[in-house]
Amino acid sequence: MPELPEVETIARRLRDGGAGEPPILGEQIRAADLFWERTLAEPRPEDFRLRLPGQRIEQVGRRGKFLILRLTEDGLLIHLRMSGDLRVEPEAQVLQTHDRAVLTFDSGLRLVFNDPRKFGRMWLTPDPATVTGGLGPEPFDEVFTADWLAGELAGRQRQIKPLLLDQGFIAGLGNIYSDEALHQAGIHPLTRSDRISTQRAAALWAAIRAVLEEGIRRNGASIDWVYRGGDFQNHFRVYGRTGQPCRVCATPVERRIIGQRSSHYCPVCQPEQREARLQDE
DNA sequence: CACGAGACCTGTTCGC
DNA sequence: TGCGAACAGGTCTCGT
Repeated sequence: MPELPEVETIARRLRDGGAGEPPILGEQIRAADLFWERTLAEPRPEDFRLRLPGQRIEQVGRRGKFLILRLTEDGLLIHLRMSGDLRVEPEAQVLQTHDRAVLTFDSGLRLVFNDPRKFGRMWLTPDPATVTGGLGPEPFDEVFTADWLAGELAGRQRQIKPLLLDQGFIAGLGNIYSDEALHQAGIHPLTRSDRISTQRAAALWAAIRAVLEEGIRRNGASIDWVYRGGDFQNHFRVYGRTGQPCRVCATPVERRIIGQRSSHYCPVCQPEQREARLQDE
């Protein structure tokens, strides 16, 4: 489900409260429950239930699409994958159908991890870097520059769309924001990374930051019944707009499967092999 | 190294 | 109305 802007929105809500929910920063855990054991990547379920009580939530952060709760002794990392969601509510509430894990606090509040498709994962570890160590740079980190991006693109021969989805390359982009960024930068999703000019790599760098910033500003995207509160879905340029007019040139948006994922693009604004042709001429 | 297929899961929507 | 196919914001592993 969520990509960087949605996870960032959730992190801020957990930290500061919002959308009708109180913050959980500073809460002390009284009990930890797990209803679907595969939701826990590590450690073993017994250790999860034994180690959490007594720990306090001292920081709420994000790295890529990982939500990171810094606890007294451990870090709790949560990845929502396709259908995960988090709720903060009074412990007296009735649990819902796909609730997979619950942290109950001394205050009487609880944090619930709901995940219909069961793809989501949690890690409880003293060293979160062991989980996030393979991630590429944060899009808003100073090390992520246009020059860095141009150099990395030139150093590989990958289709640009799957490359943007590779979390080891850049952390946080998913199917929505990579389609949106490629459209804004005028790059066809199948373009080989080393055929992208330095100038257009700079445009892609700017587009990545721009679409992520807009996503965060709009509190993420809310599609179907999953995830709530966001507004970015009403401003998609190409994602999910197959057959509808491109907002720039009115050409119908096309869709095709690239790297097992659907890609949405404008065939006019994002011509296939554009950079290759420029180089050949 | 790059890429495709299949797996992991449940729910909704679409076409006949 | 029924029923199977296609599809969904993600990531991992395996084979070529």
